[in-house]
Amino acid sequence: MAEEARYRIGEVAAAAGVSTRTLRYYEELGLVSPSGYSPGGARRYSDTDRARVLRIRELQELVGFNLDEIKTIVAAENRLDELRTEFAVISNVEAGRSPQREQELVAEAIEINDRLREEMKAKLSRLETFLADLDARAALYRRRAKQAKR
Amino acid sequence: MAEEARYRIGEVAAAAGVSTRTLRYYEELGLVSPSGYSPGGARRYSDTDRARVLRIRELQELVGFNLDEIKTIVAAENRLDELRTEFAVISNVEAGRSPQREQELVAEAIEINDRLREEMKAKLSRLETFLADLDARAALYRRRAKQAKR
DNA sequence: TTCAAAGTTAACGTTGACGTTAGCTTTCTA
DNA sequence: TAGAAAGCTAACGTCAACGTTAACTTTGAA
Repeated sequence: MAEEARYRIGEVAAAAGVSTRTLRYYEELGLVSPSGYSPGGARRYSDTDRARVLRIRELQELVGFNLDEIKTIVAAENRLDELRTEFAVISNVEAGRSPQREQELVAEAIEINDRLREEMKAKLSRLETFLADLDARAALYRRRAKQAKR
Repeated sequence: MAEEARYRIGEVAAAAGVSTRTLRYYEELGLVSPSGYSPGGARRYSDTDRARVLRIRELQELVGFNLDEIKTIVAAENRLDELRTEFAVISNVEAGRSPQREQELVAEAIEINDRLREEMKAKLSRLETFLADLDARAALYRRRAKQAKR
């Protein structure tokens, strides 16, 4: 049961806060492609596609990765998603065909995920320190403001 | 008592993990300038200069600001530092000359600092959510790995 | 004192991440 | 069923943040 691809490129772009050009650029780089097309050849995105775009933006904006690093991450996730879809289509027993491939992909996903988590933890603690410094600075400034007022 | 400017550009660059070109570029943009020069005209950075470079890198790499945004922040901080230095040089009473200027600068610093703190808090909580998602994903993958092994 | 290493200015080059424009086609809504 | 709005491809443009090169000078250890 293929998920229906109903969003137009402009809708997904608006939802993600980017331009349509950006989505075509992501596609060019192999980051996300629409899972369908209209009869006339216009891109149609599914909910999964849309979610992937949002994830890319999160990795880019919040985490600060470049599109190349992001590609590594989402590529692994996408391969895993595809495998899951396959499993859903052909029967579970029939799917037993490639248990090794699944193990490989899951192992890969775990590795990438773990690396990412470590980086995020590190970044988080650095950010906490940074915020604490800001708070200290804030207190300092306010003392100085009081001092200056007299 | 002016702080001595002893670091060569290469040393500061190494400490900050950037190239010397980058430091000259920052200078070109008005972000940080060495507070001294050798007799022959070579840049000499003080500890304060060095700290400013490190702060710029932190704002850039950790927080994700661009050099223009960073300039706004460090410019305000630097103005305040200069004022403090002035106060240290001319006597505290004599310094009473411009209490209004100090109040303005401190108010400005407080405003910028507060904005920055709010942004950081928001970013921090988004990052926490992101990390929680990663953790959930990790658990999921590990369950799936176990499943696949049987 | 020498001389390799480091620094200087000035200018042009590069790269990632899109923006913009042109010319044409599809979609949708009134 | 018009026609404005949205999409399509292809190609060139832009901008920040440096990298690189050239031609020359200063520094500092041997």
